[in-house]
Amino acid sequence: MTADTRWLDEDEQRTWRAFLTAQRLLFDRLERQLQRDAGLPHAYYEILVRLSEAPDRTLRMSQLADSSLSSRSRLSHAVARLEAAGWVRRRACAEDRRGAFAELTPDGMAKLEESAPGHVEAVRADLFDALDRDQQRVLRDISDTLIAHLSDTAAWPVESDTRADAG
Amino acid sequence: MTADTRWLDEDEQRTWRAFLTAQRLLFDRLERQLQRDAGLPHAYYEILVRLSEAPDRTLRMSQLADSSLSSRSRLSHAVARLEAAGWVRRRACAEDRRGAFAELTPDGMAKLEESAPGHVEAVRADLFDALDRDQQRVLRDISDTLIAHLSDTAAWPVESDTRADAG
DNA sequence: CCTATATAGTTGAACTCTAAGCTGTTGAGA
DNA sequence: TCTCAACAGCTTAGAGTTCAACTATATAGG
Repeated sequence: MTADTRWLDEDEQRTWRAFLTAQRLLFDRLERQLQRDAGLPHAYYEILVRLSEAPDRTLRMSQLADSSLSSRSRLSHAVARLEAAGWVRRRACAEDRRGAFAELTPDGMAKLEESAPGHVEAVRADLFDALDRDQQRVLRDISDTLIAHLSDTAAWPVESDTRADAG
Repeated sequence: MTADTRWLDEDEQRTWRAFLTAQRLLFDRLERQLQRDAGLPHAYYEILVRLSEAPDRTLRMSQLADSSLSSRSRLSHAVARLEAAGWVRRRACAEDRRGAFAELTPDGMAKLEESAPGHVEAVRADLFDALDRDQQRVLRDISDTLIAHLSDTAAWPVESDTRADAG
């Protein structure tokens, strides 16, 4: 593959590096805010959020993994820790005995309600306060475009797509 | 603090979640591409890139940390591994004996040249191929805005900034 | 000169993440 | 019914990151 690399031109290079830098500065910051104020990584916070929005504050592990963009493995570890903290409880699944439910406990809900204001404030201060309405609109547009693109596209080049010509 | 939380409205909420999702899909993917094809985390790849662009392919550890958006600690660990692999070499600093230089070795340069095409192709396929010229332009604009904003703003609320009014 | 403080970089422990493999369950087809 | 692939979730091992503490050197003030 990659007989001829489609290198980035000057302009694309700058765009890419700017995006990379902005993204890192922003998410490092939010990560640290949550870790400092709530003692939680953002991935764990998001698990609590998704559970809080689910019917009965309960989701199957797989659904929770999908909705929080976690791998199965990562979710297992995460829920183990959240369960030890008393914020989430695992329940057996009657219909499918392989399965398991994760349920947000009242303590978990309290934890979330206590952590949310600081986090939301950080998102607003670090992201929204910097962007005007137009920029926000396009950011959403770009994000939606990317989500569609990345959901459609296989994560890595499919073997059978290896052609002789550079197409 | 946060007497009154400035919650996100419906629209902002959607924008934020879309951005979060897009960003995660994209960077998880690039991370995996590099790990799979080059056996390197993106952070390590970036260290090689920065060194490759420096005069004499050499930088002080601190400069390298700053330019690659790494913490000092992370960089120490990273360079230790890169050095063990033979891709980077540490050199003493004569002017400031606390300091150290990191230098990209020929092997390191070769490693980078071997890894770059696949990575660049992934960036193009996953990001640029999805966005039209206008979106690319605004993405750069937004990124630059964010970088300026986040560089100006203290990472966390300064104590002395706690005022009685919501000002 | 001497002390205090700041800076450069490293280290170790605790934690998170990923990848691979494992257990047990389900469901389709022979 | 039996078999076997697919699936749900967990576990293990190894690697990366962070935080706090530490070493060593540099610099400023008295």
